[in-house]
Amino acid sequence: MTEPAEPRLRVVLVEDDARYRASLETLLDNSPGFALAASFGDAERALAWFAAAERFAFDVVIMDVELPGMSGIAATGKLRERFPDAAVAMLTVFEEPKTILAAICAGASGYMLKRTSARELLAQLRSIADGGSPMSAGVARTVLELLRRGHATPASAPGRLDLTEREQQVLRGLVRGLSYKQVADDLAISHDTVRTYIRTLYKKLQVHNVAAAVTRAVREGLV
Amino acid sequence: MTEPAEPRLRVVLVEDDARYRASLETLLDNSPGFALAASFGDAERALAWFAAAERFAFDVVIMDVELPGMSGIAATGKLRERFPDAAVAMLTVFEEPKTILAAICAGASGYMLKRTSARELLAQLRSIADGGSPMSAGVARTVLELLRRGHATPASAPGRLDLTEREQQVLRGLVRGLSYKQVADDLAISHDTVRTYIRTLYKKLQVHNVAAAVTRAVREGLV
DNA sequence: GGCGACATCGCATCATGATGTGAGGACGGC
DNA sequence: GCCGTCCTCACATCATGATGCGATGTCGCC
Repeated sequence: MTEPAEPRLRVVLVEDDARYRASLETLLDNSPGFALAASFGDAERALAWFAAAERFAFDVVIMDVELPGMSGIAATGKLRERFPDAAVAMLTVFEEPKTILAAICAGASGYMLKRTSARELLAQLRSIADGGSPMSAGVARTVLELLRRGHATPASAPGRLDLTEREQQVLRGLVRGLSYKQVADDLAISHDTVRTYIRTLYKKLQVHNVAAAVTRAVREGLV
Repeated sequence: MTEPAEPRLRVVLVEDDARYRASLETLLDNSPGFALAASFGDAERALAWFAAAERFAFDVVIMDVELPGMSGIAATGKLRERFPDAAVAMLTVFEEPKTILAAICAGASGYMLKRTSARELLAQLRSIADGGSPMSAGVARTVLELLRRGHATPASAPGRLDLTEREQQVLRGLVRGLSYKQVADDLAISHDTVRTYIRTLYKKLQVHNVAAAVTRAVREGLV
């Protein structure tokens, strides 16, 4: 009944080391669930491609930090001017706080190390595409350290509301800006079922439209 | 009873939900490589134990955020006054930015969600004890967002998009969950004018519906 | 004295969302 | 076996949103 619409993750690769790039290309080509959308050895050509591309042409970008000419960090900034919600995974051998911070501020969603195993790397790509932000343990620690230094604010706790697994998935879809239909396709369920979830969602969140639901979801980290 | 070498990770548990605590105790007791050092239902008794404890008596602390009386966050702060290098894993159902930030500032090394699987949880405990900082995908995302906002972007700035005064007002209305009509009334302008603003807003934000617009607005603090 | 950016309004059209009502199957607890 | 919750789907209807095309008036500006 349902057409075999492959939910393959289309990856754009920007990496100057030819050998490393080739190995990543091979990995992506041979990993079920992944597809190489494009591959570049420098930021300039990659940006040219992005300038002409549609948002639907790729799901996630692997960006090397150390590139000849324009750096991967600068390129990420440029890329996100055009596609503000693009998922970018920085790939590097360095773990320096300054570099990490710059990458994050430029809009990187994940910060992966080149020594990461292939299996782990694919998992992290998935995670990034799903809105997560995978980081290696060391990077995570650095990030927390930076955050601690920069901020200093106390907090409070609210009341809880438990959303069903499905409800959460639907909410996540809305937060991503999907329409009912897209959410339905995404979860492989009926259009009407999505409506049903949204109804109960609205009751639980005490709202009457997507906007308010999304606001609560994002502000309170419900998803 | 007393073995010569002890490679087991000794865990102190602070969790008020008796059932959940019991299940964690069971998990730790039955997982090779882990050992329950102590277990408490509230922060006060836990702190009393820590006050009398030696640093080598435990390796990592699992701290629930929502505790009766003193919160897990406050307790973490106290604990780290005595043991500044103690590894604390916050455990919670919430992913609110404020809570996360407070926990991190209090000295938490990891931020785990209660819905995490047992297997994953043990891996994260190991990671924390090893100096890592495991975070769930959603938490990681929030952390990066906080970091971006706090550290006034150095090198490459994330493409500044300047919204008009009116556009911002309209966006704020949407974030509040108002309908076009309500926004119009609120700003004392015509329904059609609101539409016009939203059109340009969508172009600037590169989205095609309220949900996505609101997500960007809230996440990036545009309003 | 036209040019560009902003704020304002109107109309039209098609797509999507909001809500009501109803209902069947799966599963776990009592 | 019955009850409650969750997941699933359908049909109906009205309200609202998404987008395209245009238009007027005010500023500040070179």
